[in-house]
Formats: sequence, structure tokens, C-alpha cells
Amino acid sequence: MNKDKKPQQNTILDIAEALKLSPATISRALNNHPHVKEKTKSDVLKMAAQLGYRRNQMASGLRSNKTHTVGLIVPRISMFFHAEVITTIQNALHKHGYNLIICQSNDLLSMEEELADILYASRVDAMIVACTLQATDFTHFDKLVNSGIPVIFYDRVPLNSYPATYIKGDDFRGGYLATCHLIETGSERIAHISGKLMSNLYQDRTAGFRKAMEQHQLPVREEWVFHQELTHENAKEAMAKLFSAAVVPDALFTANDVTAIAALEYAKENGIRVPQDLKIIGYSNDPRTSIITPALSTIEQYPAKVGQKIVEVLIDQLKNGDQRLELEKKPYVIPVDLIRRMSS
Amino acid sequence: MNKDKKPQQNTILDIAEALKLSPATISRALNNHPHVKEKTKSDVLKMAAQLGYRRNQMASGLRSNKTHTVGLIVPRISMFFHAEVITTIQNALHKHGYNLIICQSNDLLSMEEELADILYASRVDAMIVACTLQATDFTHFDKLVNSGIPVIFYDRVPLNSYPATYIKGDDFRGGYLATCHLIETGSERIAHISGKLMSNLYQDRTAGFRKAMEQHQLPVREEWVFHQELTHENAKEAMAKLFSAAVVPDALFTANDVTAIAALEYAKENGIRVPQDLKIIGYSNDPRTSIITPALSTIEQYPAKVGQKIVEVLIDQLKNGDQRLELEKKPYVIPVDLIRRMSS
DNA sequence: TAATTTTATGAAAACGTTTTCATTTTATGT
DNA sequence: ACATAAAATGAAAACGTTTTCATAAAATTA
Repeated sequence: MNKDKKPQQNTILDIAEALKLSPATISRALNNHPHVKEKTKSDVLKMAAQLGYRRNQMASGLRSNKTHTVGLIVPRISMFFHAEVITTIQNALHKHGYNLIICQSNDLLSMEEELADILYASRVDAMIVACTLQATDFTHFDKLVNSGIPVIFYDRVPLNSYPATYIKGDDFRGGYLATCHLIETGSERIAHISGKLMSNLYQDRTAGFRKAMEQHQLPVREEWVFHQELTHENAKEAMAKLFSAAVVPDALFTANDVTAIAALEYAKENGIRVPQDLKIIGYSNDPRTSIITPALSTIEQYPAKVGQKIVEVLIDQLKNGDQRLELEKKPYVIPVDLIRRMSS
Repeated sequence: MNKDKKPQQNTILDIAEALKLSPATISRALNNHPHVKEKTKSDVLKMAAQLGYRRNQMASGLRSNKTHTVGLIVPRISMFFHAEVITTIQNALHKHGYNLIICQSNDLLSMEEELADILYASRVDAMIVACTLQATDFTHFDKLVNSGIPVIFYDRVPLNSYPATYIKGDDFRGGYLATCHLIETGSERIAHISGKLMSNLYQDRTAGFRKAMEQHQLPVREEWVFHQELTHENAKEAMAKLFSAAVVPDALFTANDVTAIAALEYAKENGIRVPQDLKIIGYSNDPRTSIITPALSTIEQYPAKVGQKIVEVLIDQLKNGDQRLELEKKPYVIPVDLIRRMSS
């Protein structure tokens, strides 16, 4: 067991006693309440520092029903885009005096549900979520929403109009830009490997792809459009299919960078020259894309901007509530940009 | 403001009322206390589920002085090694019913101090820390340690014997293995770019390097040993210095992968063939090392094992306290392995 | 059946804040 | 100096649990 040396944490009462004041005054002084004398305030602050006092957040939270804590659910923090977003969010929230509880769903719906429950029980003041790819039902967030807790979805957001705030990258434009770029550099036979269409991410990126093709009067060969989990292995299999046919594509747009990297590997292994025989463009600007040879073109999503916007909107809602009329509840869209590199 | 529809969270009292029992019994039932009838327990559980009851962690924590929350301070979650460790920790803690508050110090000592304070105020049940590189003073953790809160340092740990638990990779062995590997593949003029010696990481890796050199009776040229912040830019500068001299190295051991990648880039830009003219080995097995051409040799640190060990030790200490005698308080050391690739 | 032990429940205090309401102190105007 | 307004403080309740101590109910023993 812990040694006998468990020094009591000093409480507000200890300060009160030391200064011959009531706990009420101490509390007010610490919260900078207007009805307390400047002299008293400074006395209290001084004594608090001297005693090493730190507010007990549980007592405070219990009474005031505020935890000053924001919950975040993300598929995996090791994904570059999310790591960047989280870092931005955390640093910004910190400035506003909020803590962040980061949870990983491992892209499992059941985990996401459980975490929503746990964070609800923890009485977070607000919630930030990047959904799992499989999620089509979002009722596990009802508790939060109904309790008036701001819920902000980013990146991967519900498709049906779930009553919350959405912040997303311009995936349609990303898909469009990527495809236009391939076309403009002379490609005509463009393949596309995308994720399952349950997610807004891939619906939009694919829609952008199709729009660009249509605009340039290029046919979309459906057997060259893949919707599958975007893993390294699946990508290689798709490549094998594409390049075992009589007619092969001269360009490839993949809806994430892992797939682009895998495709490039396949190309190297099979003597397909990139970009001469096959141009490739990925999505997300993962650090690996700039390091691989040839460097991969991709779409930049500005994770820092996404994070910044999330906190901006969140703080506003925490202060003022969600004052937007139902009509105005459109997603906030963060612009994307094309990054041209050697692969296209 | 929030709409009028703020449905009260159901409390233990609501369950009590619904079942005509006292709140005390409900509490006991929910905590699976032995002195409550099985029938009552199941009744309570059923009613709790029906009312969507969720324990108020603040009330619970206030009373029982347990938060079921563990704090973690890490320089940056976007570093691959740390991201992996954190993921493992979080998943493991989750199984034990603990939450994790992840904080980033951005490798700033002042931030680390502030975070230690905040987490102390949050009354975390335990604390996991990977220090900033600059930290030489650790008194900001005193509050925690003195309050009997388990503090576990990992990866970057205090140098002076601060009274806490240490879990670290075998950095000495890593440095030794890397250097031996370079020697065994025929190198004789080996340079070494390392971090500042304030950190145990670089002290140990460099010591391993020197040991290997000594054992193989190779001289260490001090002008070829760098101790600097391990950034991309610094690495390029060091390379410029190394390769502007009359005698140039035929191998390089860098204490992290970012530096190895930068060195490889420099080599490519300057017509230095890798591995023919220069062999390179990095440290950490960052995903980028396997993707770059030529793929970089490096040292694997097994982040998942580190995370697992942390939780194992932590849970034990939470249950039983730190029962190790002062004498036994050695760091737990996680083994490392050499990853051979094309660069060496 | 009565006495005793065991098992199950309840009453009430406690955790450390915040906040309402009442009260005291200080400042202001005549 | 006195009445009044304003400013500063205090007393006590409240937040939702857990837990100690007491008591009631059930099971066991004599």
C-alpha cells in the first residue's frame, strides 16, 4: 500500500482557515467574482499559491455541472491527418482552459458506441467525433445531443442529417482537382480506387472524379472503379486486376495515400513506369508521399485549419449554444489543394 | 442558449424511487457489493438500463477519491513511436475500466510543467510521462509522487534517480547493434549524428556506438560525432560539414530516423551512392524508412511491447502500490532489434 | 419457540466546491 | 451625523455518489 506520507490535498477550507475568511469568499476570490475586494483576492491567491492549492475538479464539476473537458473520438491517432488535427485542437483548447480526452475507436462501430457512452458518463462539456467508416446509425450520440452537449463531427460525418455540427474537407473538390490534374497532364484512361460508399469521404471524392471525367467527356469504365477497404493488400489486388486486362489504364486516382503508395509499389515491382506509363495521385498528403520515389502527387487537406475551425465553432457553441437556425445548418467546408509531384 | 429540452440525467435516486429502495442499496448493487441480494442486483441493473442511467463520475470520484482516469504526457502524438505506444496503452487501460487523458507537451518544458499541474488538479489516479528532451529537473512531478500517485516514465526518463518507475528501450544495445552492423558490413570510417546529451536516449545510444567502435578497435573521430537537435535541417548541415572535409565517412549512424532520412536525401542530392559510398542506419523504424529508396536500416523499438509493459506495471501499482524495495528500483528495459534494409 | 447469527437494507454523513440568500461593513449623499 | 445605497462577506444548501453505522429481515441454532 501507499506509504503513510499521503499529505492531504489542501482545500478551500484550509485557505479559509488560514485567512480567517469563509469558504464562500475563497471560492469567489478564486473565480474572480466581482463582489470580492481586490485586497482579499490577492491575499487568497497568494495563500493558495503558498499552500499549493489546486481546485478539485470533481467537486467543482459536481456542483457547477461543468467539467471543462472535451471528449474526442477518432479512428486512430496514428493516422497523420488525425494526429495533426488533434494536436491543433488540443493546443487551442488548452488556451481556453479545456482538457481533451482522446479516445480511439480503432474504426470499430461497437467501440465508438461504447466510447460515446463512457464520455457521456464522464459528463464532457462537448464532443468531437471522426466516425468509423462503417457507421450509418448515429443514435449512440443521441444522449449527448439531447442533453444539450455540443457534438461536432469532422472529416467523417454522418450522411443522413443528424442534428449536429459538421466540419469537413472539400472532398468533392479534392476528387475533382485530382482527376482534372490527371486529365490535364494527358491521361485518358483513368482508373479510380476508392473506399466503400457508406462514408461521405468516398462518396464525395468519387463524385468529384466522375464530375471531372464527365466535364472532359471521358468515359468512366466501371470495371476500373473500385470501392473497397483502402488497405495496402486490397490495393495490390486491385492493381493486379487492372493490369491483367487487355486494356490498361494510364492514370490512377486513389482515395487515400496508403493505396497510392501500394499502387506505386506494384508498379515498380511490375515494370510499369511512373509517371510515363501510369500517373498516380493519392489523397491526404501523408508524409510518406513526399519521401517515396517518385514522390506522389496528392491532395492537401490542411489538418491544422480543420482543427482550428473545430475549436472556433466549439468554443462559440459552449459560450452561446448553437444559435444557428435549422436552415443554416450546413457543414463547414475546409478547402483542399492539389499537390503536384513526380508521379503525375 | 440550449433549448428547454434538457432532460435531467437520471441518478441513483431515480432508480431508488422506481424500485422503492434506498439510494444506498442501489449504489451497492451497481458496485456489485456482496451484501446485496441477487434478485435486488438484477432488478437494479435492469432498471438502470431502462432509465439509461450512467454513473456520475464526478460525484463518484469526489466521494471515493478515485477518478478511474490516467494522465499521459507525451512530446507529440504524431511521432510514430509514441502514437503506437499510446494506442496500446489506451486499448489496454480500457479493458481495465480506465480512461486516458492524453496531453502533448510539444517538447516544451514549461508546457510539461503546466500539464503536470493540470493533471494533478484533475486528480488522475496515475500518470505516464515521456519527458521533454530538455528536462533536467523533475520537481514538477513531486506533487504527484508525494500524493502517492504512481508516476511512470517511459522512453525519455529522468537521468538523476527520481523516485518513480522507469520503462525504456534498450538504447545502449540499440546503438551497439547499429554500429556493429555497420562495422560488420565493412565500414571503417563511421560518423554519428546524435541528440543533445541531456537526454538518456542519446547518452545511451552514443555510449553503445562508442562501445562497438572500441570493441572493434576503430577510432572515434570526435569531429564526426554530432550532438544537436535532431531536425531535418540540422541533419543536412551536419552532412554538409562531413562531406566537405578531405576524408569522408563511409558509414553513418543517426540517433533517429528523421536524421537518417535527411542524410539519405543529402546523399542523393550530392551523388553519394548509398550503400556503396555511404551506409546509413537510423533509429526507431519509422514507417517512412521502409518506403524511401533505398530502404533504410534502423532499430526497432517495439512500441506495442513498451505500451503493454507500462499498463502491466501501472495496473499492478494501482492495485498493490509500488511494493518494490528501493534496491530493486531498476528501470524495466524493453529489448530492441536491428532491422537490416538496403541502406547498409 | 426463543435466542442467536447471518444477510439485506436504510439513514445520514461525507467528499470539496458553488451559489442563493441574508447579513454585515463600507461608501455616498444630504 | 444620519439615512441610504453599494460592496463585501458569511451561513447553509446543493450537486450525486459512497460508506459507516444502525436496524430490520431472514436463516440458523439450541
